[in-house]
Amino acid sequence: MEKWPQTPKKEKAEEKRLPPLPNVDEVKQVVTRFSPNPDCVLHLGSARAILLSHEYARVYNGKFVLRFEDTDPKVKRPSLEFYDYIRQDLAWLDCKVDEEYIQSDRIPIYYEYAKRLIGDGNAYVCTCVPDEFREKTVNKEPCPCRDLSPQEHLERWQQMLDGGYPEGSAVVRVKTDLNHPNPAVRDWPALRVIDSAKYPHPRVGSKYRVWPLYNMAAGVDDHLLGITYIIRGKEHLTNGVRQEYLYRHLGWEYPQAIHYGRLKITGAFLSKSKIVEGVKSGEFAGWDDPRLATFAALRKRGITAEAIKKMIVDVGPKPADVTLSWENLYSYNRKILDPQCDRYFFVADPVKLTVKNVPKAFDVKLPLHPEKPEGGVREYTVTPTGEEAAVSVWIAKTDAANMEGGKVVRLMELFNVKIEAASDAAVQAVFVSESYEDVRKVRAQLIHWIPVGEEFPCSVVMSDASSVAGFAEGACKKLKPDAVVQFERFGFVRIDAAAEKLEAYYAHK
RNA sequence: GCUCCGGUAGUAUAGUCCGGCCAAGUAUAGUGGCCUCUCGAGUCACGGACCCGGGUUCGAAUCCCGGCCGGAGCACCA
Repeated sequence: MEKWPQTPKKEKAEEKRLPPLPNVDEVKQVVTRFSPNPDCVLHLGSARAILLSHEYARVYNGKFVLRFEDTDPKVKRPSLEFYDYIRQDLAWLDCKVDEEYIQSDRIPIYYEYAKRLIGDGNAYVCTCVPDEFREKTVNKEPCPCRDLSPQEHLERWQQMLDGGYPEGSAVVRVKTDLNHPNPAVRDWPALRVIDSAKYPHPRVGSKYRVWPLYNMAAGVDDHLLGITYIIRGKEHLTNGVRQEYLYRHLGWEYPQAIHYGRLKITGAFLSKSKIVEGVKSGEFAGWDDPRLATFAALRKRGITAEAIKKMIVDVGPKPADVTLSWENLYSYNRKILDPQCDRYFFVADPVKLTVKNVPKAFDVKLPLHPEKPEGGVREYTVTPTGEEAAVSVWIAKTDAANMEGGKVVRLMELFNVKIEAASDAAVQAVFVSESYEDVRKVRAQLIHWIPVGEEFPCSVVMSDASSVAGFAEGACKKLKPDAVVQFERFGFVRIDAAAEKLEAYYAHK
């Protein structure tokens, strides 16, 4: 150990890393898991769970497990479509799944442990009505079922499995300390009866009447699957306490748990029920409606998985709640997009600008990327026609609105013009000069343009789901879906479709 | 009500465990300059924070006590 390390000054641009996992030397291998209920698509609210779990597994050369927690066919009923959506989202996030499990395939395993717990007197079948049970435990008193013999409870258990108890009339409880200061942990419910004919499970149908609750299923699985680090939201804090009783009964050692705070993003609602409701009612166009913070929507808008990951790693696993702003995400994304995206002109709400007295034809070469001159160009020729030697180009309505007689503006990379007359419908101008230097010192406005005849219809869906119609330049005809480009002076967009016309989704400035 | 967890600039984060290098670093957002044939990027500068009150100490963002504020759990949900 160096007593006086020559601590160098902190490097400024140092990449932020995750804090080290506690007690890593005590485990053979780091195994983490992400365990969603497939009752909705994934959204930014799950990003911490996914990316932290996956990232820690990678950093320590461990394993990352995906486990579908689909043990509630009634209240939070899973739906078949979401299993695959979730797999796709993880793949998109570049989170490779080393092992996958589905709890609805593992019901007999939970039964086995339930039986063992009951037989050992560590769990019991409670037939009390919930209110009466609650009344007892709040006062630290056992319910009438608790002290019956294990033998009797085994018989009740068999009856539960055989259909002898209708839904709601019996529940298996794991024994805890009735004096535990937190009433919420006292003799928690582990398995319950669900009318499987009425509420068939989307995967296994009506095969099971008895379903494990979260703490039973997750608790058993975390041990059986060798999970060494549970990384989950702090709303699970008391579940950890509850599960420790289960582990003690079974002679297991509870994994290490890291509880992070809730992640929100300003203005976005990250409530699964609202998302599902809104999509089903048609309020949202789909799971990828740009107003949603689902991964599907972010992907559609050209937000990169890399940006999301970087942001989550920067935020880290601390237990404080965080409310991120979209600007923050955009900034991460912009850093990734800016160096790699080609530039094109997109004219929103086009207005025709006619320039007179153009002395000659101009061949223009517009670089695809300002910092990469070798990266290629878009080429256009503008040729004056008619007695007035006129050239017509499309410009954005917002630019046209800024024009007034006498004002000099530069059509980027083309030439300078002086405005003669401007209205919402058309702008008249006259050629002034070609050189950029001429107008640079007077700081003339630089505007983008598309030659009339070179336009390609394009609509951009904005982040509030509104749509902006306009023209993209002709070179955009060769763009393929999924390309992310920057429409200069407009923002980054992801091309969603490119056939008769271009359809794009707006990412951010 | 009971139990638990948090609180550093607009937002997020570093530092808190092991008090001094923190008159608090970084990112983003804001403002201004430079640069640039994008209102983009880059670059330089500026403004901006330790929830409050006591205590311990030569010294507290960091330790102790009290308070305030925020969040979560208290489901036969996950």
